[in-house]
Amino acid sequence: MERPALPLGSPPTERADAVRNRKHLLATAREMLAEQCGADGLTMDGLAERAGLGKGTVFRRFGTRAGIFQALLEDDEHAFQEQVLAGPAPLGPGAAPLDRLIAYGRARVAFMIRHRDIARASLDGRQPIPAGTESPLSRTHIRMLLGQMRLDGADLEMLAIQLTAALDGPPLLYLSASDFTEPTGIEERIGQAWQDLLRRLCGT
Amino acid sequence: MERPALPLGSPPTERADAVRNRKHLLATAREMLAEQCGADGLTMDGLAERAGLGKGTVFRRFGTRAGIFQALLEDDEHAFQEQVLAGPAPLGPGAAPLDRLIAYGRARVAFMIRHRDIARASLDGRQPIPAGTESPLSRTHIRMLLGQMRLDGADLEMLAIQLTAALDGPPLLYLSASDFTEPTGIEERIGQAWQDLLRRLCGT
DNA sequence: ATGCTAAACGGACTTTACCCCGATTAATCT
DNA sequence: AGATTAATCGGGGTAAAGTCCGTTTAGCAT
Repeated sequence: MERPALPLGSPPTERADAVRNRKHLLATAREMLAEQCGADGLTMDGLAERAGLGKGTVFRRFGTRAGIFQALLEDDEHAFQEQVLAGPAPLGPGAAPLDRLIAYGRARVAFMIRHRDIARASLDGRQPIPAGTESPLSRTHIRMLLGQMRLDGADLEMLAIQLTAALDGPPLLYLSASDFTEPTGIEERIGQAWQDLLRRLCGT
Repeated sequence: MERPALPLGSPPTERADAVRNRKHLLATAREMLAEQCGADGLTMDGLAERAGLGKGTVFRRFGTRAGIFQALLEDDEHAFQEQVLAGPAPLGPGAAPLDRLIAYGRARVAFMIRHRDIARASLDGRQPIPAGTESPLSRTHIRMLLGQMRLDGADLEMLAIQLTAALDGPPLLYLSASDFTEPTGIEERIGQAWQDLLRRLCGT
């Protein structure tokens, strides 16, 4: 009756086998994705069997099919976030807030494009809570940088959400697969538009 | 071998019974949603049975479960769009582009909040093409208004996509259900943030 | 009207996500 | 170390999504 409710380890302590199994399942899932080239074809039964575990275990760990992809994405996001928090400027600390924000957007777009399949597969219209983790990291970071900029009298919380959506939305929802296969340099184009958007936001 | 490929009627002509059945299915779906208060609990079998049609027909018409919600949303969007195209200013024509854009955003946010359940249920991580119709109307309208504003040297196409995402994203992906049940006036808050965002974009 | 053809219909069939609960095992306390 | 407890594991079971193909029917041409 005295749970810290702090995000150190989800429950007070997570059992060792549980941790081991989760990692093993994620690794197996990556293998299957790499081999079968696509998120379809990754079934819960197939994953369980290949990992040598029971189906119940898979569902206990991830709750839902989309949950697996959310976990995969969260995992990669973690590595990405380290670059942002401790990497070289302008992405990492040391540059002016606006420059960091521009650099962050470009990096995030690249990340989203690279993980487009997983990110899309992590969407699940049945979960009432939107993806739970749908970029709280991104949103928090943007929020922090906005706080360091001189934006008088703006609702920074909401602005951060809107900018997060402006970053993730295009690759995730509004651009079709063909936009990325064509040799259009779509990544650079989104990045440039992001930069323009921010420049205007800050008054040139 | 000479299909216009124009969006007049999806295929050259759609058979009358097909049209009738689609409308009937959509109406039945709305009934079920209203009665059961929620998108869950709307099953393909249930819908087919209640509509007095075969399951194959349902899938032929909508392709997938999410397809039904996409169709419902598109339907409502159509009615909404008429208000935008022919309604009173500032939402309808007659006002300055910026004012119209601000008004449009507020209306769109209200629309998304009102249709939040359906919109979320229309998300499907398995369809490679993102929702096919995920707000081409919205995006097109925003694009048009941007074209009427003096925004020198911006990628208006991409900016329109980003702004569309900034509108739809928050209610759809980034705000949890509790944010809307709490008496926080979230709609007004998003609308205000949208207005601020645009004001800054245009240099006050 | 009548025949032709392509499209729509229907419902049985297969696959897959997700649930449940008895068996098992890791962590803790004495 | 050994017992206790609470969480995890396992895999069979259910229901719903999505597929297939033989049958029916609308639209068109003669």
